[in-house]
Amino acid sequence: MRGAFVCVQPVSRLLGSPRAAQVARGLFPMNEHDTPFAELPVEEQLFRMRHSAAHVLAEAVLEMFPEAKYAIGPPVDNGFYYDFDLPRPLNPDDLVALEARMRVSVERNLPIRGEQIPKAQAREVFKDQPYKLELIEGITDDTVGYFRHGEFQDLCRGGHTETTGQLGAFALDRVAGAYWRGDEKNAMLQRVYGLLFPTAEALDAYRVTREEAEKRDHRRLGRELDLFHLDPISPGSPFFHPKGTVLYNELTEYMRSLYTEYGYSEVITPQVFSAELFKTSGHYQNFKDDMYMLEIDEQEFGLKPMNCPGHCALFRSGHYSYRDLPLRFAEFTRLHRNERSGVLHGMTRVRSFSQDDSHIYCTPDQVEHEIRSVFAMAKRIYEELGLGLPVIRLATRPEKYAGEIPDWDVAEQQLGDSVRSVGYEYTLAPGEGAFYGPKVEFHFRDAIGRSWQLGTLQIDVAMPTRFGLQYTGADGEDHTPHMLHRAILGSLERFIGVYVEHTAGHFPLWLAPVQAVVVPIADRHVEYAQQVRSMLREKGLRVEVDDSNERMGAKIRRAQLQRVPYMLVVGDREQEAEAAAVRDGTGADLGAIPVFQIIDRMVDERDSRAIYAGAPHEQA
RNA sequence: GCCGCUGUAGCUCAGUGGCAGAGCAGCUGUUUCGUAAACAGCAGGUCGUGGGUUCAAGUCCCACCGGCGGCUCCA
Repeated sequence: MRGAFVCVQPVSRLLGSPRAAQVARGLFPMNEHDTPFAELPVEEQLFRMRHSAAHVLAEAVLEMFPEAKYAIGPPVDNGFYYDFDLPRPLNPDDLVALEARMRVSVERNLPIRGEQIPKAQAREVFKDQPYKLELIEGITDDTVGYFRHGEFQDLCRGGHTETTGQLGAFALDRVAGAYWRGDEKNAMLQRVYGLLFPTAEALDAYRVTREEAEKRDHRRLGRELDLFHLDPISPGSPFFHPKGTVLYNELTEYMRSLYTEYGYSEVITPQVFSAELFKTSGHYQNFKDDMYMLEIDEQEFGLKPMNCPGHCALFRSGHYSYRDLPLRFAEFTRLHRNERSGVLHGMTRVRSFSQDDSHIYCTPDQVEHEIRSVFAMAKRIYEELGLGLPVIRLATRPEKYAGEIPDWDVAEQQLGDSVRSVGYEYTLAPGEGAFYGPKVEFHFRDAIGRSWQLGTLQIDVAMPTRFGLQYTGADGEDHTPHMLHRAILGSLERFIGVYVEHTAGHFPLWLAPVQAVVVPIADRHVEYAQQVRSMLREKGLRVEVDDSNERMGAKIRRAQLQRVPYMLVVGDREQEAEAAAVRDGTGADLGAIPVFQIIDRMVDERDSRAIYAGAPHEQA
């Protein structure tokens, strides 16, 4: 009955919420004020407050700019937004004025009323509003939802408070650009974002949380912890400092150790390939503009933007039988993509990166087992790194695809079944698959809640055929192998970025760039401190001595701020007892411990890859 | 790539057309200290880059480059 799905929400913002299910099922009664607002579930109340606030914002904007064209304005997970086509850009002062105008509407406590009206009537009401007219034409029903309060009227499917006085605590946050209907071929509108929470306290709490999250921003911590930096001399290409390189190498070694266990074979393929390779794979046709292309001896070459074509070329160079399969090629070499300037973001979206990448070639009846093995490996790795559960998406066949539809259908089914079989849930991302096959995506959030894809598992329904890959089956005939793509950390760069924010820089001991700092109390203890350092270094522990001309308190503070897991304080008493006074990264004083026991403890903690357990002990 | 904002010392920032500043970090010296910041001094700048307006530009205008927040994209 309700076709007027006008206040469209981006799917990503709705994932998992009960409201999402309601919206999907179209369960909105038009007579939505049957149940008193105060008796609605809290989540429904908040949704309605945010939705109504969007209307009140649009009312204020139309008052400030009578010629404004308004588009859509849904609630989102921290408030609401509304998109406008305006005669000039909005500035921060405008937001102040708009917010004040919104509060007038709240003060007036106007009733918000909705009804279904015939399309013809709606066309008349919104005759000067091209975006609304376009929306009306997209609605298949004979009637559309129409809401109003005071002088303001909007095309809307509903979900509102009873009056404008029920909005809770809100504040206009920022203005940003957004394409009409999310299509970059369309006009760029101005999107005004607002924050909205049930109470002023909740709004303040949200702001405090956001400020705290900024302290964990990997771009900030990367500098403060001396891990990496980005330089305009090569935009989007990180410089890994010595400490960041330790992280990078430890993560790589961790994956290598698992490769031995899970039967992967590491390979190294070229950085530069003839364009012919990418034409065969299909990447040239799909991504040429985002590749670094070179002309050498009048021939076209390109820096590899991914490893799959190279691995297919490697497979093709060999003569494999079914007895050799599954063949799991793994590679860590660097990849380059000329990403559009606007998408670069710290370490999480870069132009130069490395993946824990692998391509698995197998027989048809091995596919299921290989998929499960990848899931098991991913689950284990995320657990061992203390990341918790990923949000999983299943991305299906896009408009531009290679291969045959029946193969796509089978592959999508296989991936979906396998996610469920390991007890994970997923959300569907229709049309978001790779051009060569459907993909499962493993997403994790950064400090301010942005979701990033780390791992992925993809079934390739195109490349083995395009490359003419063959193996000899038990029947003596040639067969085309099945092919999986997978990465678990994803790009090392993005992983490190997200992981820095997840841990706030408190890495597990095995990843900590400096695992202990020895703090001599006075100059006369420096020599002993160096002995302690030597003893730990003999066991491969990364240890420094802070022999700077500072008081002990300052050295402790510096080590704490650098997130060093252990501080080993040595003075007369410790030197006498061949011990050190141990303080851990949480700030806890573990007392004097003999050096050999400290070594045992640290080696155990390192080799077991224990995750950092302590609550971060932060100071401003 | 698009919309908006932004760029002053290593970092955080002040400087609203008239002599480029502060704190922290750094360096030097003094201090030799018991669990989150000792004290003093010194040094540090083509105000992102290039044009323009002006007697005079860090400040106003234009372009480009980088960054930030979104949008789009993400093999």
